[in-house]
Amino acid sequence: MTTDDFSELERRADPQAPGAPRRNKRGLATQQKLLDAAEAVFAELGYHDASIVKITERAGIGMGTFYLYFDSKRTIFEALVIDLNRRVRHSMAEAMLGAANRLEAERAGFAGFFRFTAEHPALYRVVREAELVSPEVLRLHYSRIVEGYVEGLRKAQAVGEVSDIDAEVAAWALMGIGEMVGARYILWERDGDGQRPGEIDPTVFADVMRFIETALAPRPAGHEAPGQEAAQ
Amino acid sequence: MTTDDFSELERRADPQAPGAPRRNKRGLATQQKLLDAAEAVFAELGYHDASIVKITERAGIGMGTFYLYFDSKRTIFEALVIDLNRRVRHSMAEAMLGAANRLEAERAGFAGFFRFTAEHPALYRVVREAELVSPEVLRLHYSRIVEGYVEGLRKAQAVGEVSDIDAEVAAWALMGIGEMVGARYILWERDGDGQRPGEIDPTVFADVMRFIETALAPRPAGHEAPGQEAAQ
Amino acid sequence: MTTDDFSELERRADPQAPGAPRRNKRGLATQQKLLDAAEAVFAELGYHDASIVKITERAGIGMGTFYLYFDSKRTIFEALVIDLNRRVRHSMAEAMLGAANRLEAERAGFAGFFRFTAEHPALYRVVREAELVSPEVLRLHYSRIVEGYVEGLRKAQAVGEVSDIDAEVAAWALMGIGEMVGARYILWERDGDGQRPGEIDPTVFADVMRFIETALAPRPAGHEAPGQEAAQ
Amino acid sequence: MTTDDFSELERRADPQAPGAPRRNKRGLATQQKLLDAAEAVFAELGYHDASIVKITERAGIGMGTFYLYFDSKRTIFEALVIDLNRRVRHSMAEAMLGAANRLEAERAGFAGFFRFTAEHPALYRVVREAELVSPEVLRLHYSRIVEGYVEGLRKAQAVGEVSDIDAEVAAWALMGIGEMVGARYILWERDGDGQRPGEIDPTVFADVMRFIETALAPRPAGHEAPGQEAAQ
DNA sequence: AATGAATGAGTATTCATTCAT
DNA sequence: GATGAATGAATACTCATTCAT
Repeated sequence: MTTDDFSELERRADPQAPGAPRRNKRGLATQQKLLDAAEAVFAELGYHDASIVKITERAGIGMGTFYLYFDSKRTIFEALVIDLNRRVRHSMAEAMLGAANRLEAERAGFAGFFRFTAEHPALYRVVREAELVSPEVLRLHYSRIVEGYVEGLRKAQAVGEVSDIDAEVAAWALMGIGEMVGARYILWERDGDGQRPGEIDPTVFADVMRFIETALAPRPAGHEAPGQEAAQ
Repeated sequence: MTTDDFSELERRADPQAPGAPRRNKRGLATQQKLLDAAEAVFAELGYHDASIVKITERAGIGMGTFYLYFDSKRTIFEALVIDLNRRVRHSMAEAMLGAANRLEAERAGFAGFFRFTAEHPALYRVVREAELVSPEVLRLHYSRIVEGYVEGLRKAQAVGEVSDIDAEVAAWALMGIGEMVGARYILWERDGDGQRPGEIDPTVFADVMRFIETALAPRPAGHEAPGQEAAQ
Repeated sequence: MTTDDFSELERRADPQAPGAPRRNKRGLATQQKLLDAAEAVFAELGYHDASIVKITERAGIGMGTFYLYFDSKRTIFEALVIDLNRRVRHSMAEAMLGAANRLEAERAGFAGFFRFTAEHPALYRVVREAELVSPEVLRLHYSRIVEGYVEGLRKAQAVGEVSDIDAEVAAWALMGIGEMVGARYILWERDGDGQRPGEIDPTVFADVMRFIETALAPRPAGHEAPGQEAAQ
Repeated sequence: MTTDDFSELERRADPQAPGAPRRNKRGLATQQKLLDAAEAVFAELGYHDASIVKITERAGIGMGTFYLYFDSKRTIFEALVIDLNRRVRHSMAEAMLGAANRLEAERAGFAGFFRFTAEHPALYRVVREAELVSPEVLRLHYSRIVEGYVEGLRKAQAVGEVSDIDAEVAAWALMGIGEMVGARYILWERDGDGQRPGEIDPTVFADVMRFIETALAPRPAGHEAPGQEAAQ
């Protein structure tokens, strides 16, 4: 399973974890300002070129104050990844509410993911660099999303809406598609002019979904998926 | 198309480009030693923690010598990405030689990609960080591989071995699957003990190929791919 | 005129310029320690062999602190030239206070200049090298002093104490004499034994002043300066 | 006196000194190419930014060849100063040939000096930096020229063409005037547009000569130089 | 709680000089 | 004699982190 042990990581990054200093309203606001600033600065400059001063300046607070809220540059980076991860999953889950079936849910989930990608380019950039800065938090990020996919796929398989493919492998494949397509067709699309990336092209979205849905579609009776016999 | 203009980038990184100093046998050996050392050091430490001294020490040459062969740290990084890209594509192409049909070719190509991933973990790590260090070379890397996929898909479509899905979008999806699955099931698998990652688990490989082949399979007559009508 | 535009240069080098960080008492002391150390180190080693570490060590502060006060090695060099220039002009002006006439003022001014040269050998050495490091600040230095001479000469001409020679050309000539004589008879005199250079030899001083005063003396009626007719 | 001991210095810098490797015609040509290149490069970049490679490239010879002709960067610098010094003195001496009297000779000498300054900006720049690079060669340069002045002044004094001022002090004053005026009115004049500096403005030249000639003029009988009595 | 002055470890890059060819 | 590849010492500058206020 992908549960691994991320608890220590999450505790360190969670400002409200037991043991963490209790903040009042103002303190919480400062913390949020720091996370927001970090999102912007890390996205723009990357982990190494981002500096604590730049983050605190952007947050409009004093440099020393930073260390009242985060232990280190790496800590706020991890907290940011975890925060973005929470939000992207929320965005996907929300989009999927009320989907009538797996097919609709799939579409809605990907749409939610792409929308978040467009609105928060930091997610992609920060996750990219996470491999080097904090491999653990990177794995946490992907694992959390994959867990959601797996759960959805398993439920759909139970009611025959998805083929009997290994749910976990399929989930990682979906994760890969989502990230690569998001990068290629949303983030890089307008990169040249420095504009904020916009929505994904609807035709591309349709093609991607067709690819995915075909891959997952339950095999019509009497039709074997290609390569089935050889592989297993 | 994905042709973009990478020529300037390639010229700068190509030690044999016209205009670059002509090397004799020994010079070429030194250059290769540097690239090999860079592969190891960048993979182990990442771009920022890698230092020129560490690279030259590993290459067994003097520090100043580095600058006789590469203009800067960034230049050797780009050269390394381009070199790895060339080799991974070679590895894939070689594996595909003699494939009887698209299906076999697909399998062989992915197998080649996964084998290279296992043998050269640097590829993944270096490409990850490239997003921040040199976005251009990152795009070059992905684009080059995608071009290969697109060409293969188009040929297969022409003979009815692959559905009429948009070849380019499908190619980016394949790229995403390959990278994510390679990371998850090859590189992270043995990460804890620092061992050199091994082969991909055959079962996982079979599942991945099934996923891909189903997605690309030509639709049996009379069967519409799901979601087709709505999307287009 | 020699007014040129040195304002930008002076603003950059002026630690109290508007826009520069406001320093408290301690900060100002640190800044002064840096300038003093720079004076000593630049004078001893020259611009290129002086290093930031040597300067900060001499100032008794941490290396990084340097960059809180000056943007770069070149900046502190320029600030030092401007500071020394201010002080040498102050030294000259002070000496000239209470001079009864141009003749006395001239003597006093040169005496002030020579005294400063003896007490601050850095002035000469730093100015010498400035030609290569920052030509602008070199011109500023000379121009500022020359401006003072010009003003004095013009006033003296108005009351008939100085001949009608072009004040500006005469001023540059005086500048040249002062610098060369100061170097030759003060700085080089004891150079061998590394001792701090002392006062100028009174006889030499008398000869120099006689040279200058003769050159500037108003022509007695009926006597043409030699070469007058031919040249103009 | 100003004889000091420059013999060792001259021997080291003199490529034809006994003990130096005997050169054939080709070797001498290479040596001259190096000196010419050094003049250009040092003048343009200053001692520190000039590099051996730049000099040898400009001379059109291989880098290693440099060390067959000069022991070090400093050595060629000193040789260059000595060479320029020889040439500027030659230029002055030549100009003075056939001067009818001290006055004419003085004019001619300064004209020769200014002409050389305009044609060889390297002289000024190289001499400026020499203070830091090789104080000995700097003193040699000035001393040699001053010796010439002293000799001339003494001869003129003997025939009553120059006042009884101390010849040596006067000579250093003249040296200072020549250098400062040359810098100000020749080299800096066109500095902005990077053009090769031209001739000195004839009016300025006339003013300078009037200043000098007045300073040196024999006192008309019955007229004491101002400040004479007080000073001595 | 908030601040920001002070610190010094860490690193890319240059270049005079050597020496094998 | 001529060459130029190889070397490594030397240095300006950045920035995460501490701590006195």
